[in-house]
Amino acid sequence: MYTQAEIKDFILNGHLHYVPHVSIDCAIFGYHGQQLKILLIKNKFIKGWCLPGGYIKRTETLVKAANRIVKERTGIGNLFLQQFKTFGDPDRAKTKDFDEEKWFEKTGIRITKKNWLIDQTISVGFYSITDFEKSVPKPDLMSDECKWFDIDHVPRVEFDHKEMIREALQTMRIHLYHYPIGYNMLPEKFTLSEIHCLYETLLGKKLDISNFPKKLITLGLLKKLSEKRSIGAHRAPHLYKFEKAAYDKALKEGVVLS
Amino acid sequence: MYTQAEIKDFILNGHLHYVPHVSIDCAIFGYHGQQLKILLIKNKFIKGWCLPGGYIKRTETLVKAANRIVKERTGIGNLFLQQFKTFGDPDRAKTKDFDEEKWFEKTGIRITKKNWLIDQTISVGFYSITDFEKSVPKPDLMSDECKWFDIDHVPRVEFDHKEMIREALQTMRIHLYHYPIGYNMLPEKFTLSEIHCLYETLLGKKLDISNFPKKLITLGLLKKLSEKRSIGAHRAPHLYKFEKAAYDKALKEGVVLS
DNA sequence: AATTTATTTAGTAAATATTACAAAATAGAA
DNA sequence: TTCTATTTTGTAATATTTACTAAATAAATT
Repeated sequence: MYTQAEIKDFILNGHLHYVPHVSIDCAIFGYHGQQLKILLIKNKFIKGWCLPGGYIKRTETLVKAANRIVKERTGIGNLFLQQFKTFGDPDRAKTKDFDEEKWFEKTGIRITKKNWLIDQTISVGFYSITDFEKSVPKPDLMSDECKWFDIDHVPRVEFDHKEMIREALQTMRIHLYHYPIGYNMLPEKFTLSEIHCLYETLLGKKLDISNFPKKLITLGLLKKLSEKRSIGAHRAPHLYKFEKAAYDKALKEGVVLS
Repeated sequence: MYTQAEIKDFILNGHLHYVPHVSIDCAIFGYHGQQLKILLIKNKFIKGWCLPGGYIKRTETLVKAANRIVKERTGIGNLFLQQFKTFGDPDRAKTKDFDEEKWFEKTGIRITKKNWLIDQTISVGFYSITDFEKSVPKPDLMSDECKWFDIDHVPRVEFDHKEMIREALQTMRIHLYHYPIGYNMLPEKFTLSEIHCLYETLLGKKLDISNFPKKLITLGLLKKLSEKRSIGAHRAPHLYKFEKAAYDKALKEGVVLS
C-alpha cells in the first residue's frame, strides 16, 4: 500500500522528479496455453478500466521507464518491450467520470488547474508480452484493481485506451511477422510445440503444426539439442534453442515468417 | 524572415501556446527519378545539421503539428505522414557546440535554466515522402539553411538525429512492404514505370521491371485506364490508377508486396 | 514383454508463387 | 517504311507453400 503522504508528495511535487506532459502507457499482453490476455487496471477515481501507465523519471530512458512500469504491475523485470505509437490528441484524456469527491477523500488534496497532472499529456505506447501465469498483478498508486482480461472480452476502457489496445495488437502482430520475437518469451530450451503454440496464440490464428517449424529451421534460427523433454505417454519432443547469431541477424535485418 | 520580436516572444512565452517537453522531428524523404533524399536544416547556433522539427500547439493533434512543420519546410501540405518512433533519452539533446554568444547576438536574450526550451524534451518522430522537385525548402526560426541531401551522403547531424534517420528509413521500408503507400505519392493517373521507379528509389534496390507490376495487378490494386501517355519515340504506356476499394482494404489489413 | 496411446517428426505430392528471360507490341522519329 | 526505345505479354525453370500421410517413439496399459 501507498501512504497518503506518498500520494500527496507525488501529486504536489511529482514534476520535479518526472518529465511533465509526457506519460507512458503499456499494453501488456499475456499468453498461456491458447489464451491471449491483456493486463488492465481499475483507477479509483474513474469508471472504466485503463492500460497500466506512469510517468518518466528525469533520469530514465523511455524503455527503462516502461520496464519499471511493467515490473511494478506484473512483478516481472526485463520483459520484451516495444514502442508501438505515441498518442497526443489534445482531448485524449477527457473523461466525464472523474470522481472529484472520492479524489479529495483519498488524497486530501483539491486539485487545481495549475497542477502538473492536469495539463495536457502526450503518451508513448509500449507493448510487452509475457506468460501471464508467471505474473503477480498489482494495482498502482491510483488504482485498486489490476487483472488480466481475455483479448476478446476487454471491458469498457477510458480515454483513448481502446485505440491503444488495437494499435498495440496490430503492431505486435506485424513485428511477429518480421522478427523472431520468441527469444524473449520462451524458456531457453523449448519444444517445437511450445513455439508453435506461442505463435498461434499471439497471431490469433491456426498455423499448420507440421509446416510451421520448417520455416524457422530452414532460416537456421533454431538449434536442435540432443536433450528431450518427457511429458506424458507419448513420444518425447526434442528441445530446441535459438541460434544466437542467426537470431540476432534476423532481428536486425528482418525476416518473413508466416 | 522572422523578426527579433517574434523570436523573443517564442523563447519567452512559447510554453503558453505549445506543449512543453515534447517536440516533433520529421524525416522528410524526397525522391525524384532514381534518387532518394532527405531534407535537413542548419541551425544557427550549433554546428551540425538537424531534422526539421518543432513544437506541438496546445490545440493540435500530433499529425496536424507534423503536417504544419512539413508544410512550413517544404511548402507542401497534406503529405503522407507516419510516426516511426519516439525518442526520450535524458541526454538526447546534448551538444557541445551550442554557440551562446551568437544566440545572444541574434535573439537579445540570455537563456536561463528555467526557460521552457532548456528542459528535457521527448521527441516524436514522423516520416513523410514527397517528390523533392515539387518542394520549396525554407529554413525555420532558428536555422539559416534548409536543403536536400542524398540519403547516402548525409552530413554530420546533431543530437540523436542520425539514429532518427536510420529508424525512419527502416520503418518506411517495412511500411512500404506491407502497405500500398503509393497512393499518396503518385499523381492520380500514373504509368507502371512510374510506380516501379518509385518503389525502387524508396527501397533502394532493383525490382524486376516485368514482374513488379504483376503483383500489384494480381492483388487488384491497380485499375488500367484506356488513356495512354505519349512521351518520346516509343510505345506509349497505359495509365493506371489505384482501385480505391482494394487499396483501402490493403491499407487496413496489410498485404505483402515485394 | 507386447500392445496401445498420444504426439512428434519426417516425408512428399500437388498447388502456388517467384524469377529470369524472351518475344511481341507500338508510338514516334528518321 | 524502317528504326528505336520502351511497354507489355508470355513462359519455362525454379523455389516455396500447403495439405496431407506415414513413420517414430516415450510412457502407460495389458
